[in-house]
Amino acid sequence: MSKLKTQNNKKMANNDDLIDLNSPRGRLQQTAASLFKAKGFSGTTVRDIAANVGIQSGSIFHHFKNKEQILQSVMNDAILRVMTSMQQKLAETTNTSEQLYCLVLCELQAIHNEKLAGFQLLISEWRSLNDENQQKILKLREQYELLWIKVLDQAQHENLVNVDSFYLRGFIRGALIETGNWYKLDGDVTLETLAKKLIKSFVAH
Amino acid sequence: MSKLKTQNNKKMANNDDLIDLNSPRGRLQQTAASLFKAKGFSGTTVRDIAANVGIQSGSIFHHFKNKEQILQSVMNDAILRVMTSMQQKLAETTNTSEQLYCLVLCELQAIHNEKLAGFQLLISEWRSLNDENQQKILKLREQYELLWIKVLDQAQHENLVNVDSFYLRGFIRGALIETGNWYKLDGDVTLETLAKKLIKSFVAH
Amino acid sequence: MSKLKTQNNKKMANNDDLIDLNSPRGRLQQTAASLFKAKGFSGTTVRDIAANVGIQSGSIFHHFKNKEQILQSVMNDAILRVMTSMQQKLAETTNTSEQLYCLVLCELQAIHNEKLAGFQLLISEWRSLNDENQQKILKLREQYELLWIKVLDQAQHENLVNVDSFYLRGFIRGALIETGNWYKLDGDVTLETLAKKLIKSFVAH
Amino acid sequence: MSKLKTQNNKKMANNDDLIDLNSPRGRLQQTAASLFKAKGFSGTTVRDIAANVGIQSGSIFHHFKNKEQILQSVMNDAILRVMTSMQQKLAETTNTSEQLYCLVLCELQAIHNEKLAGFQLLISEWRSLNDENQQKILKLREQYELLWIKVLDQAQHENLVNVDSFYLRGFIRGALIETGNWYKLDGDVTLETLAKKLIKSFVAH
DNA sequence: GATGAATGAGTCTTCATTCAT
DNA sequence: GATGAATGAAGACTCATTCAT
Repeated sequence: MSKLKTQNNKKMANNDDLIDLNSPRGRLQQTAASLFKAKGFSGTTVRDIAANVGIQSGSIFHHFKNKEQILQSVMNDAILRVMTSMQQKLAETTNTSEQLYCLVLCELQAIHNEKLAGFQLLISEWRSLNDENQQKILKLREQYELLWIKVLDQAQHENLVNVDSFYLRGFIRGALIETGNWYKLDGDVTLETLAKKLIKSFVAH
Repeated sequence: MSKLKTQNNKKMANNDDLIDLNSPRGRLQQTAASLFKAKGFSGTTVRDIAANVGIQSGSIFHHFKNKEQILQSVMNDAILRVMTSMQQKLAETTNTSEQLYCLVLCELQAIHNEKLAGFQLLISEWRSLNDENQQKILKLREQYELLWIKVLDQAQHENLVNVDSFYLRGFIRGALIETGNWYKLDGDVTLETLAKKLIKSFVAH
Repeated sequence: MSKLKTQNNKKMANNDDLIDLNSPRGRLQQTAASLFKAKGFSGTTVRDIAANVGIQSGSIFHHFKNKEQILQSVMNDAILRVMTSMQQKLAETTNTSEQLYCLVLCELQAIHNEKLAGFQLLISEWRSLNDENQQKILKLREQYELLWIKVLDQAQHENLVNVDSFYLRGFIRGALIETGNWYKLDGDVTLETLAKKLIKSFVAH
Repeated sequence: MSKLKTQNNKKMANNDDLIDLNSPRGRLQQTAASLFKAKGFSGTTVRDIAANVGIQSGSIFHHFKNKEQILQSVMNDAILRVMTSMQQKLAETTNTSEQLYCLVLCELQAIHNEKLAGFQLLISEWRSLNDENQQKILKLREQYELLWIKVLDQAQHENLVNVDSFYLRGFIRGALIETGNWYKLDGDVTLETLAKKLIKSFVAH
């Protein structure tokens, strides 16, 4: 009631908030994310995106001021969604092992969820953002990484893991992100199984 | 002994063999690798490369038939060099733990060696190759991965690790590759230390 | 009658149909045809064409997917226009001599009509088309040649000419096309006179 | 005996004289002519020519000062050779009909003789010469055309033909040149037969 | 005479972006 | 909001030509 969001009715929604995926802007963003993931940012043309959405390329610029802003928005959205769902899940248990499993599984789901194509882009297309946009996203990433560090610090304290959180998180991040390049969600091995394998490798022996 | 023709007079050296890094072609390749790593394949222009080597952009095509072939050559070279040094090191011990450490360290060195910029590209710019070139490189990558799998299988057999080699290698690969994005070779933590941390995280608990 | 959609909203008009010469695409085509005729296909740059039309070179590719397609379109258009007018004229008489004169005159007009620069290109720039485009144009050319063969066959039957239609047509085609290189529409000798001279040379002695 | 050719021992043979086809320069010229005929002047690269001769592209410029001079030389050579053989043949008879047949056959042979690929280029690649070179070749062409005009004038005088020599020659030139695009030296119809068909079409009824 | 690496101007083409309708 | 024609800068690549060896 007190905090009036005066900035809300802009022509072009700022991308600090989640976008309705069913809005035109949302569909555009979603489509762009998939294409960026499949063909890379610079391998995807504005026309590609427009064609996949079913509009003209010129119309895109009513929704985003330029191509890079689409990427920024995609990343922003992805990280916010993952953080939100992660925090919800984390709140469901106080057991550190379970929390760790939860983090791993959430990140894996983010990486392999077609609807959330943006998450992998955070790393693979990081360089496609200019400095300013990198800074914007960086702040969110830091918040996100804090979730991990907290749990890992606690795990270390409980002797579940035996390596500095900073480095361990680095290793785990890499291990998870890279699954996007080789793990295929097809047969026996579900994401849950994959998460457990990862945990088994890194933690708690 | 007298008239040894060591230098085949091919028009354009094929890139199945290692290139002399001090030859014009070698310097070109080296420079391109660094730029690809820093700015991405499609973010690097042929003029960029030429300017950094100190030649005209047109001259590049005297050495490589097109831009993509430079990338392919870079990757080819990187993987051959790493495999060679890895095999040498592996041969120095029969102790599985030591062999594992050796693999990790070698790969880390490959990733962080400025002179070997191509190794990371194997993953980050995989998509920039066309199908044909992907197949060519894939064969080498499979040989390379075999080195890992053999050692990991043995480690599993000795109960040093407790996860399928295929998955474990996937995790380790990701963990190592990603260090390229966050680890900086500056102070206390040397590559050797980093390797040990990784081993400590994943193995032998 | 009310909402007649005469203008299909295709992305890029296919060039199987005649183009409105006053449309942007039409002017582009016309200009290109003149330049191709004057300087050859490969001697004409895309920038030449653009400059002569008064647009930027990049804009050309809004209308044609590449340079060769302009040539193909030019040829397509030229042959369709000539066939149309030829068929109309042919229908006006049943006298074989007159029909022959009509064919000769029509082709001469096509060759020397500035507005129809494409006709000569059918022969002089045939080689500039790739196989696929050659086949497309070839079908039209065969229809066109059929018009000639029919009349020549009849002329032979009436003893107006005394050489196989196939060969005779070959000779006449060459004789007419080559006038483009030496005949100048200036003074006494009109196209009609020229046509009569040709007829007089080849026919009806 | 009086007119000493002081200009003969230049480094780079001038191309007003016939070249020995077995000299390096001669083979180069011959090869270039074939390629120009097959792929057009601008469609043929200097490297193409060099590769076909079995030398490096740079070496070409020891024989010709630039690409265009090769074409000029090819044309020069072709027309000189044709004129020479034509004059020899013409001298063998005083019968006008026979002389006409001789001209037609000689030109046909020139057009279809693989070894004399340059003759067709006189027309198809005329435009590829700059003004200066066009003038040089033009003088030879005029001499060559004079051979025709003389015979045609005589034929007209004898009532063998009934159209101005200038126009008739234009028609015949076109008819003959164009055979290069459709006549194939394969089956029943020899060049002699073809020549007779042409004569039958145009002359002497 | 020959080589072949290097040049550098020039080619076609792409593509994010703009803007009048 | 949407369109789609137009822009114009930039991209990869080509090629005749030069020149030191």
